[in-house]
Amino acid sequence: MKKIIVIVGPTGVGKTKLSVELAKRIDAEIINGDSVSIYKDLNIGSAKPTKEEQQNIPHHLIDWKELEEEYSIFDYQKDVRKKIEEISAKGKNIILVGGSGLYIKAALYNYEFSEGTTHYTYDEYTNEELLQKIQKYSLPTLPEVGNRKRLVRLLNKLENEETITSRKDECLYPIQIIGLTLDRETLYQRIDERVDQMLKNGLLEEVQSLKEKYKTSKILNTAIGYKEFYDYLLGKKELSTVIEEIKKDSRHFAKRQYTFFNHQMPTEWHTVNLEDFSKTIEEIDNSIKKGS
RNA sequence: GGCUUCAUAGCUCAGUUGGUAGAGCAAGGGACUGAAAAUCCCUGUGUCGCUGGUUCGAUUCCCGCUGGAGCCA
Repeated sequence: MKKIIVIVGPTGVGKTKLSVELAKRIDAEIINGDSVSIYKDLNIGSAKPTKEEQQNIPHHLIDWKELEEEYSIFDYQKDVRKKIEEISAKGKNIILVGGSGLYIKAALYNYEFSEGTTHYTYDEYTNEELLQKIQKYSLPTLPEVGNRKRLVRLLNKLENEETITSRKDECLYPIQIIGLTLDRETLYQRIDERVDQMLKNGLLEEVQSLKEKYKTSKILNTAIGYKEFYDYLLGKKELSTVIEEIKKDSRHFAKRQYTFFNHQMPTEWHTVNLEDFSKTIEEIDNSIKKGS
């Protein structure tokens, strides 16, 4: 099987552009590794590549699900693996690109999820009590006491005897992980500019129409670039505040992305050449050829 | 011009009855197996505006100065 090229990096660094240019060079199809671009209708705020930007390179798992549909990493893992098979069968290369670290890791590594899952919320227990229950299973690592969401999920798994995969990461495919990066200051500046541009491109209008259409969409209340508008639409917040919050949330997100890609995967970092992006592409292309 | 008041971390501000200080936000670091653009954890030395005085000791009290805010002329 051909090596899968994985492109990761913080939000706003230029992964989309790189993936398309690279795809043209190595005759590849692109699989989206971004948890938000999976959804239809989230276009501007998700920074989803437009048809034009896609430049006729086949893009998979983008505009893939309706906003109200329940979709999780479990589904994503299955979908990606199927796409990998399909594209491989055609003899084409695969570029998996995105900023959702866990999605990408679960797709490529030995993460196991069981069909059908329980959502018991354990409302009658405190976090401390949940942790105590979990401790009885003597796992190698435990979530923080304050992290109720993960305590609940873990206990659900344990009590339903779902597979708890050994914590040893094992990659299931031949891969090369390319991380695209910029110095922090420049990245933050670019994030700010991109958010301003999103507003000019009609982000507010996009959010308004989606809110009317999908009153209770989970993703609209969690995705950066969308969730921040909640109070604004209720008339409780200024637009300028919303914009600052989107920028701030994006910065925080970028920081977490670095932590994930630095520690959870063998990422090979390449700094974007701002004067001449073609040099960056050249450098990465060479690295891919050398590595194979 | 007179009076009052404020000046402390990158920002907004607490506080020290005189023994050189701490929250929130920002920022940085970290965790990560079904909401992951989620969720959570860790990290606080800063001429306490400047100058002089009182004091064993001043960011704290006092004089003056500078800058901001308010009131009166």
